[in-house]
Amino acid sequence: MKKARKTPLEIPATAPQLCTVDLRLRLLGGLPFFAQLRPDELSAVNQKFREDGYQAGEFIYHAGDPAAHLYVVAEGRVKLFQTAASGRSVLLDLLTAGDFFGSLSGLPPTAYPDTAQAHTAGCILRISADDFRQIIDLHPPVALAVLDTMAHRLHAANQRVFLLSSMPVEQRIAATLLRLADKLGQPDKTGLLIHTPLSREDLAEMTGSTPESASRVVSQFQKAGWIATGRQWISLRDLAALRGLIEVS
Amino acid sequence: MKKARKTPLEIPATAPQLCTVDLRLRLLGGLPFFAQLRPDELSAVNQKFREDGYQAGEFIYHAGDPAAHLYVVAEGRVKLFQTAASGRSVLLDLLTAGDFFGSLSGLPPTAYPDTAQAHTAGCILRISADDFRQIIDLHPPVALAVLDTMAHRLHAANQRVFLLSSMPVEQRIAATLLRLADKLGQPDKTGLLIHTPLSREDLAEMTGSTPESASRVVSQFQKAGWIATGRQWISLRDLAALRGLIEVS
DNA sequence: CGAATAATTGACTGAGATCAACCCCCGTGG
DNA sequence: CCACGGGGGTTGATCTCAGTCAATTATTCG
Repeated sequence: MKKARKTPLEIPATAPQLCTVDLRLRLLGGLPFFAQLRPDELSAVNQKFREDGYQAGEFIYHAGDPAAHLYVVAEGRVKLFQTAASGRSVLLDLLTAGDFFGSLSGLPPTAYPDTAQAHTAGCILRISADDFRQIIDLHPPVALAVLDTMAHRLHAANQRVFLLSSMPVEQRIAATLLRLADKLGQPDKTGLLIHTPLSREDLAEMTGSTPESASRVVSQFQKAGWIATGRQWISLRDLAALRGLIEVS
Repeated sequence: MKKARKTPLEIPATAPQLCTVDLRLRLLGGLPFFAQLRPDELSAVNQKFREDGYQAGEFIYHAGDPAAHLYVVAEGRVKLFQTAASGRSVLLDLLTAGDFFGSLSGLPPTAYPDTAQAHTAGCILRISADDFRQIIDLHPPVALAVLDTMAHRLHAANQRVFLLSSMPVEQRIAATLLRLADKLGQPDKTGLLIHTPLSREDLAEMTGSTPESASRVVSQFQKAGWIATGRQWISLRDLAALRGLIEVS
């Protein structure tokens, strides 16, 4: 049997990661909370940021470290997670370019509640928590925008509590895939393509389950023709079916 | 057998609920995010609020209603919850005097994601989302304080995701009781007293469990002498033991 | 005092975790 | 170029926690 090339990925080649100045300005200007700043203000804000490159798997900070910085993902993927004493860990969020994380609240003696790790190679901008608070102080619209983002995340977290409390694994995974697609998905010939390395274990840690269960559910979805998966991607082929699963409940 | 009076409650009598003007000003001034306002500013803010009395069980808003107001609990308890199509509901938060809820984020065409219900009789202050945004716009420190609160809540929600994902019912209930005590508990001869009507069903909805399981776990804790419960209260007698349960995991 | 509601307790069951074997893919070095 | 080794993925068998169903007892309220 002839083996067809079947990955839908277009640009497997990834250049060595470093933020270009151009990228920085475009990125910061594109953030919802700096969108309203004038160019000169934006440039002043830009001065306050430092940048760092990360290898896949590198830690950005650990739970318990003093919370001194606010970070913005410029390129790559970052995961936030928490680890139980039992060794089991829970993936709290998977961040992509434009997302911020780290210390927002800044009542001084604070520690990061979770651990941040580069999930792929990438580049991250960093600002001190104090500097960021000053920016907010100077620009009320920024505060409002940040508030909106926080409200949105709080809602997402509550949604997850809801899923974990009241739905079986199958539906939690469907919901998680839809959420990921919503965040990271790119339209494709046959569906929404999620281009990120996502192991069964990652999926399990996102849904409060185990790699084995995640594998079973994913296989089942594949057999039904709802999704297709490969080495660094998952494609959702039948959004309606997946949505149906979680609606009916 | 002589029946001793064994409730630790001091003030079982509750007066008919209506906010006194005095209460309003003390309350608003005491809120972390208005603490930094000058008296005249505070009084102006106070003008913007309206007050409503609620009976236990009354709904303040339903999930899906257009999100027009921000609320602050003045007196009594309010619960926020979400209901699944299956009928199962999840208690997202139990609020007490000084807590706010409702619409913060204000990108206009929004709906409340959850339902708010008076859990006890009480009094609630209300301000339009627009007015609140104006206050934030005028007073950056308020924005920072609100941000802190939001960050704190986001962390609490993530903590709950963590519990639901990685701990058995027994430990989730222990953790929930500790969290409640932290928020609502008053020191007592023999421990921390949580004075609130908390049915087994409420507890189940807070922990992603069932009334039966909640009952079993509570009995077990009682037999161990770690807690004591009664009509409108739960008292935590052995915080160390409860904490131990969740630490070791 | 009796009806209604909440809590408790027990027996049964099932979703999913765990344990374990196996396979498939991919990179590496002979 | 192929054999090897290893990590992730898959699949199956078993077991357990806790959800469900049901009966009983305790409480509250009219």
